Amino acid sequence: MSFDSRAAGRFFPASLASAVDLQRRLAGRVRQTALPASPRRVAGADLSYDRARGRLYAAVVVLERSSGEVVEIARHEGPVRVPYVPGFLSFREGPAILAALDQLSRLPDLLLCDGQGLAHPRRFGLACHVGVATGLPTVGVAKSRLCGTHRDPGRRRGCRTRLVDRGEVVGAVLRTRTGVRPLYVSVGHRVRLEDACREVLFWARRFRSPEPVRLADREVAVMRRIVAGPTGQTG
DNA sequence: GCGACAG
DNA sequence: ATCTTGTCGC
Repeated sequence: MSFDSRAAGRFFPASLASAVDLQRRLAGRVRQTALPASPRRVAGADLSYDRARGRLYAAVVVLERSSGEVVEIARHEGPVRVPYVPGFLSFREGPAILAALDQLSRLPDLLLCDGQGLAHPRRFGLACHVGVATGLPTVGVAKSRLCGTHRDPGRRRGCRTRLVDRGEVVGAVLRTRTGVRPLYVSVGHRVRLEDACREVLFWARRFRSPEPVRLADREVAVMRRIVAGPTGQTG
């Protein structure tokens, strides 16, 4: 596929221009179709970096809708191959997420990604890239804004406003908890913005982030801690 | 030229 | 993301 770690590794910093071309080309493959009313297995993906070791840790945690229980966890550890450049996050994180997904015994019905989807300068954020590369329905859930402007949503849980960039509605600014900073939700692939907000609200009750993403975040933190050792020493 | 800028 | 102590607010 047009998304393998070796290719990504050779991408930077040589040709941001070709990365832009790739994003523009693949953006045409994003589909905004209706998601089933109640996707059963929903996963969250997240990463953590160890600057000192130059390593990256990725985890995908799959939850079952009816019980809310974790049904499977997939992990991946590898070297950091690409620097973080705003607008090109997927080249850095995407390959690791795909590697983790490969470890799953069964793919989820929906994947929540920690980052933007269509709420991206070229409408091809991390969630879109992972969605198009895998064919899975994906949603972008970011904790801060990459592009676009918006009004502040009401302070109550469930309140939302439109995120608009160059005249297009590219996402929603959604309050998942009363009085807490809102999340930036956008379409990744094979979902509509409506579905995306519905799912994020469903999975984010006690905390700001939806449970699958929150657990993936916790998982990569554990992975780092284990590698670092109980004392946190390098040797 | 001056900011803005997912993780 | 990660580095980091104390500190402000409910």
